[in-house]
Amino acid sequence: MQEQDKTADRNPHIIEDRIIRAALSGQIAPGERLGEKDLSEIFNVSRTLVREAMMRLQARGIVEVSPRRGWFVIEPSVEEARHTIDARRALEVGMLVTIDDIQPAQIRILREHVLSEQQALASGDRAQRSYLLGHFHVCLAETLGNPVLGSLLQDLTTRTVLIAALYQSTHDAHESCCEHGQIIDALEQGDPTEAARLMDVHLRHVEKALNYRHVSNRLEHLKAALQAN
Amino acid sequence: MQEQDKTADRNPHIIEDRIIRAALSGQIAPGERLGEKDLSEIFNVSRTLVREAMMRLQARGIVEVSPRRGWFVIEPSVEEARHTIDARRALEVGMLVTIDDIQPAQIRILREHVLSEQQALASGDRAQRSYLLGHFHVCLAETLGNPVLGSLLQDLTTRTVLIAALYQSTHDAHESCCEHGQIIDALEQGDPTEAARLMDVHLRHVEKALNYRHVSNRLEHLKAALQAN
DNA sequence: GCATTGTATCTTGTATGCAAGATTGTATTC
DNA sequence: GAATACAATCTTGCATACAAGATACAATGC
Repeated sequence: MQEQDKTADRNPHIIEDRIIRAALSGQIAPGERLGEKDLSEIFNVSRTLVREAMMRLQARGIVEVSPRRGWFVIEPSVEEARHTIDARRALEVGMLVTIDDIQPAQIRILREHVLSEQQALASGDRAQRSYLLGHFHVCLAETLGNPVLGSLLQDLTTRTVLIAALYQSTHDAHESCCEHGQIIDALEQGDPTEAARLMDVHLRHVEKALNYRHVSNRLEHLKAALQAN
Repeated sequence: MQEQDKTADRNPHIIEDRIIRAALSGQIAPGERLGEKDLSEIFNVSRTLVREAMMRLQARGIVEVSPRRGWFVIEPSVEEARHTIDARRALEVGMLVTIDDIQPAQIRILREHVLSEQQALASGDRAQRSYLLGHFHVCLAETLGNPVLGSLLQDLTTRTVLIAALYQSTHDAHESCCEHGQIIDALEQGDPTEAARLMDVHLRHVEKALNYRHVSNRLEHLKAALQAN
């Protein structure tokens, strides 16, 4: 982790960026504790900078604080998970239906992104796979020319990845990747309405997995297990 | 400002909340400087807490920092303004088209909100008027049952109020209030598609009322003036 | 008068110290 | 042995001290 020191210097947002990327990559689990002291040692800075990064991540809905106990990566309840996915649906569907035109250059960028997704799928790099499948939505917003939407979607996508009940199998990942391709197809054919419909379906597939609630929250899991017996 | 001490105690988010509310009320102008020392005296806390609040507001896109110069309320460029309003349109239109049903109790809450807006209009309380007209959109999202959307809209709406102040919006408050009522009418009649269309129109009115030529940013204004000559 | 240099001051950037709640483990008491 | 009390430890909460860049202004030199 010493290689960080060079790049970390002089970038006050490096801590958040790393945490977001790790979460998107599935390398940080929901409910995971992020101790100020641990992070300050990892990034070789004082607790002050760690704390400031945590404040920003808190405002972005990625971490929560339990007073005098510690910082924890969010562990959305099923209800919160639905709200997050619903918000994404509203945002992404709204984004697609309000497109007026799209350039071939934009299509190319999106195609390349899906190509990377396919490569990650083929190579078996699960972290890269998880990251790219989530990042597609950010890429879409930014390619369509709206960084505000991109930034909102980065946070919502990260929160979606952190929904514990949504374990993504390799099969699901393939399906997601295909659906990304179909959305681009619709955009290329100048049919944003169809693209929006496909996005709606895509997100419903994600949400559907919530119905088979398996509770990975340790406390909830224990409670459920004990109530069952 | 001493009355704050009682309510401020034990609420770590009071600083941000007050700043957001002041911005929504039009009492804080875009570009306004928010000095850490000033705020720490106003809220009677150390700079640490002020800074932490600033970090959260920064992540929410309400303030920016100029290194070793100070914190400033955002002054969105024309392009950023467009992106913000476009993001709102996507979010709010998407939110309305994905409604499946709405209860009379929800309609009642929204009607009461518009009633408050009308009272503020009649009373001539400009701060309250500005606040309520912006807060309607947050209220709508929350009434529809999605606090995630509500929170996103609070930030986007705050930014929109700042944009309107920056570009000397000529938007008529009465008209806004009427349009809010019409959106509720459509919802009450079980026609979310029409509600979404009205929301689209509403936000287009907001954007249309902006005078993108009027740049109240001092530097930009100067630059534009000198280039023109 | 004008430019420049230096200096005082103001601002944020960062680290550190201490307070205080939360947790864990141990000893004590019955 | 079980429950309770207590102490050691770990964590964040908050304030403060100092560093260092930015700014404004006065002094200086020409």
